[in-house]
Amino acid sequence: MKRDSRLSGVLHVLLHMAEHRAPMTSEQLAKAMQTHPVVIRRILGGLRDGGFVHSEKGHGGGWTIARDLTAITMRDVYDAIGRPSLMAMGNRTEAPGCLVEQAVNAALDTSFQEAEALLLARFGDVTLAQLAADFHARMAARSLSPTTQEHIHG
Amino acid sequence: MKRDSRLSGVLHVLLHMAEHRAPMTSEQLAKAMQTHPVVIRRILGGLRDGGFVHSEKGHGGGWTIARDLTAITMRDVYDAIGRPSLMAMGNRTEAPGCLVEQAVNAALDTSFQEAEALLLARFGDVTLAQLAADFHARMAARSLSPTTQEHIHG
DNA sequence: TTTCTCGCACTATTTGAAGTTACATGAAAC
DNA sequence: GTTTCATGTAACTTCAAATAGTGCGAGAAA
Repeated sequence: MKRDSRLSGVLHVLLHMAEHRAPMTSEQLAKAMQTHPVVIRRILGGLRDGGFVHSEKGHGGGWTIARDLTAITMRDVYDAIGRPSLMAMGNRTEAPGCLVEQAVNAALDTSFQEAEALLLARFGDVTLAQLAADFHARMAARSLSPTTQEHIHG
Repeated sequence: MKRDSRLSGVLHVLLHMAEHRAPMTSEQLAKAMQTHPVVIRRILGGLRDGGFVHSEKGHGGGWTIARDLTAITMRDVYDAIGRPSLMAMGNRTEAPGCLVEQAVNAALDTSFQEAEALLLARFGDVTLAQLAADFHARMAARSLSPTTQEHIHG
């Protein structure tokens, strides 16, 4: 089963934006993410509606982060992209008449719900500021002159 | 993201087999699962290799459960079908050069690993015998004459 | 008024699971 | 032994969902 990488992608984009002071265009972000500008606009669209980022048209326009990084958790981002399902598995039939299947579904659902709850709680614990700090730590570890290092792909 | 229903499907098949004393053919099971016999053979193939079910060719052949239901957990079944990924989300790039992405991956991985561990532990707690008991309880709840009830689909 | 940028509807492509066919293998019935 | 029933497995074919891409409209700055 193929895994959804949207959450990973959005977080990545947000941190790149955070490193930039000026607005970044969809095209710049697309280059960093090795994808298409429209894809960037799509995933950032949800975040704009949630008030986490701001977009501006025309010359000098682009995307900026609208809140302090300490005020955005991974959970917020997850919610903003539409709460895609976290579990890769589901039930064969959602409302089965077969009692055997009902028993199976009940057992699986219990486990999945527990795991989802744990995951969401963990997401709520991590802010973008923490991720940015981790990034800076990695930067410092890689080189003693981080300002001359390239953190954009390629 | 579409969810994998193989685990749900296999458990369903196994419980139907358990209700039957005699071997069940792929065709019978396929009818109960509303699918194709070859699909049944495919999903049961892994369980056969794991020693959980036995298959016999020719007249009177078919599939039987090879162990006591108390000795098979959902975790065993999960392992037998090849441990498909449990989480619907993954990282955009597995071994990124981008330090931003490394920081994101690290944070997500931690959460996902915790959730997976919890899920697997829960799977290990549930035996097929428990699922069968739950099924019988549902059967009793639906009707006072369970032996005349049809538990097969349709 | 030209250029740059996002917004959005629409189309195209890719991908992976599920379904299907075909045929070989083995076991019991007759 | 030959027929029938059943699994084993390797293709091949759909089919649906996710993603990528195109085209054009709208708004803002140069």
